[in-house]
Amino acid sequence: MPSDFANHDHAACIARGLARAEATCRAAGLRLTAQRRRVLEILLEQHRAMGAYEVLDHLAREGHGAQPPVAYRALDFLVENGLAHRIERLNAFVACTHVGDHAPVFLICRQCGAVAEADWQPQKGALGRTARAAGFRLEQVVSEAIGLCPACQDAAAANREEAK
Amino acid sequence: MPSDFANHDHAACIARGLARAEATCRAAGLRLTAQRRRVLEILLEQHRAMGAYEVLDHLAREGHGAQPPVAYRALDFLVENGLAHRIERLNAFVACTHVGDHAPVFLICRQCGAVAEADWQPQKGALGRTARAAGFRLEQVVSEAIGLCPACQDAAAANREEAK
DNA sequence: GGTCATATGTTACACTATAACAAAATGACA
DNA sequence: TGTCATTTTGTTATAGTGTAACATATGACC
Repeated sequence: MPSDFANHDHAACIARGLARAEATCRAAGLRLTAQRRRVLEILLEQHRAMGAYEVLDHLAREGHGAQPPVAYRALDFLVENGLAHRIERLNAFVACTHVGDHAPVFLICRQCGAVAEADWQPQKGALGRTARAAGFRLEQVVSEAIGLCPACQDAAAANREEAK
Repeated sequence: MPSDFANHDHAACIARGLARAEATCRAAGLRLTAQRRRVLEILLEQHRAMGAYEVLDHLAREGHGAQPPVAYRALDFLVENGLAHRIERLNAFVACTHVGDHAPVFLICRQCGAVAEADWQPQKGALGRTARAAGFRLEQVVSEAIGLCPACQDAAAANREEAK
């Protein structure tokens, strides 16, 4: 299920994500090891929010180490370097689909669990003004929005129709 | 440490919070039992984000039930009814300092852990536009901002000064 | 090749949260 | 007031999430 709520060329989307990660790491002198790369690839393939233990299952089946730290380390690396995000609300991780520093907003469908990532500029809007008024120095903002994705809205509408 | 980054009459602040909770529950036909009331009071007294087990410790010392569900049930009740919020990023809870339905933004100091709650209208700004463009129906938005509170900015500045 | 830093493998455990069911308290209402 | 249904509380047990700590291996650099 595509988490951006729309069809897309998934193979290309995975390839693009990996290529971007390689470029980022090369530029920053980071080591995108086989394991880290594989974890990112798993997130890209599934294209949804995955728990650490779920990622670990994939790794274990493929003969990598099967203990929790293996998954957490790779995920932490990806998150620290902006290649993935952690979604607190779900205790889960998603591959990042944007570039560079940004304030992610996750649109989480409460029905099907799909997650889309959008970005915005909190500093410029009401939130930035509020923070400045409080004397707070914003460093990082993450927003998590719960609601219904287009597909689940349609499904809900269809159900209501049927019930008549 | 006041979580709104400013001094205030803390006793009055607790009393106000409890009074508001009582009014809310009376109006909605909810039962603010002794335990639920006490948990809210603990959150108000501490005036910071507290873990469920930390709240549980307080309850246990006072002779209430000492098992995790005791704390979680009371906290869930408070969160469901808008009297407290859950801060995902910290696996913690804070008493709500605002009224009625709102989209909370938590300003979390990464140094001292203080948490201030601000509100905003996500529907009206960039985030609302983004969601609408994606066809997503926003139901609930929670933002968590990490940064430095005024006091910790001052402390950091003082340290830099001292290091010279 | 030796040395250092970084990454991986592994054990063990800490922290966070919930399922399930029994017992008690509460509220509605005859 | 007594009975019943509902809600809340008490308790046990366990599931799920995340890390500390240390041993081993790998790669980068001189």
